[in-house]
Amino acid sequence: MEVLTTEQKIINAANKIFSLKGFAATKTREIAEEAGINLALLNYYFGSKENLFKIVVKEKFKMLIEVMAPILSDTTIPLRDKVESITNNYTQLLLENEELPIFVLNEWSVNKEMFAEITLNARKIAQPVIENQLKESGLELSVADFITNILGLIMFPFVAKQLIISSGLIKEEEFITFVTERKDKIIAWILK
Amino acid sequence: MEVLTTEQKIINAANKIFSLKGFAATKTREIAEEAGINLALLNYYFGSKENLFKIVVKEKFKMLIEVMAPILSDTTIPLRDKVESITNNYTQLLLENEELPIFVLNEWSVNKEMFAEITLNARKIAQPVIENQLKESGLELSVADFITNILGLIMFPFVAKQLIISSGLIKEEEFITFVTERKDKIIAWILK
DNA sequence: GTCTATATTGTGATAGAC
DNA sequence: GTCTATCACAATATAGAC
Repeated sequence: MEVLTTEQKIINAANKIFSLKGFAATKTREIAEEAGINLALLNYYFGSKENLFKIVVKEKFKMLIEVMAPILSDTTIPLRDKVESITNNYTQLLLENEELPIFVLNEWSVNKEMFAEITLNARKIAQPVIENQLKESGLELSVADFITNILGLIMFPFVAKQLIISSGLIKEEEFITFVTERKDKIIAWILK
Repeated sequence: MEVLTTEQKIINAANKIFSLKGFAATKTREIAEEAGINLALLNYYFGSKENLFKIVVKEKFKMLIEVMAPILSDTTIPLRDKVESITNNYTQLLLENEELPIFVLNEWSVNKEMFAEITLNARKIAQPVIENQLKESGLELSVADFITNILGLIMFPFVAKQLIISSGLIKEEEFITFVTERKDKIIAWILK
């Protein structure tokens, strides 16, 4: 039985509510209630709703980046294996955090200023490595297209989940099977 | 010089602000100001912020669906041509409404209840047609994967635009070229 | 560190004159 | 149909006791 600090309880609750509702629709009272703490403590620890939000978003964002960056920039991993492990890792991560991609992408587009400070030197390290590997494997694909296609094929089902389900293309209870079975196919689609 | 009715001015302003900020972050006063009308008129014409939002979202949503549905369900168009015209039409639509996909997909996932009434019999009509054409063309692809892949490959660059740009994968001013050049590639990727 | 109570400002909505 | 003025309350934030 783990004992959480008040600070951690607030972070956990904020994580949940912000992800579910977005920044503007989330009330600090709701976070306090979810965390089982007094509203005043939220401001005592984090100063403001906006500051708490930034912390949560950065954490979520880090989750997304950390799946890709180290794998992509590793020169010893063959391209095929990179696609495979990114696909597997992301699918797993997203199944455990279904609201993660739409939350991050939306808040990013609505709230550009907040993300200005988050920079990606990850890309700078990975780009030449991938460029090389794409050339070697004979795939006529730019790095931008390669990344966009992998992420798009993996993440889009989660981003568009409600659309896919209410259209009846697949049923709610089939969703896990749907994205799980896509994993192997994605590797084939990307690598032709 | 076109003269707009007050009602239309409000719709246009609401379209713009809601798309930019989402439902919760949008203030009715801001819509009124953007429309150049009095705040009270917003409620006079539309009753409530929520009702106005529903109208806007349904309109946006219709834009997205109308691009696909008639093409997909047409039995006389070969699969190859369907992919081509959907790719072209969507890319054009999204270039003119860059915020459209993230807005619709996010509001849909955050605000499921609001969309409950919007049903898709479009899918019911298109599904058997596409299923048949996929089989005939020898592509081992389910309808769900086919739709998900087309939409993902076309829409994801717009959904993840901020991520792609701040990573430095492509520059802001290269974005139009990037998605335009993807059009031809997408046809090849989908049809193997 | 944690609480109660309250200050202060938003913000959606409406009453009622014109 | 359109405006001004205002209500009613929701929500962030803080002061100050314990």
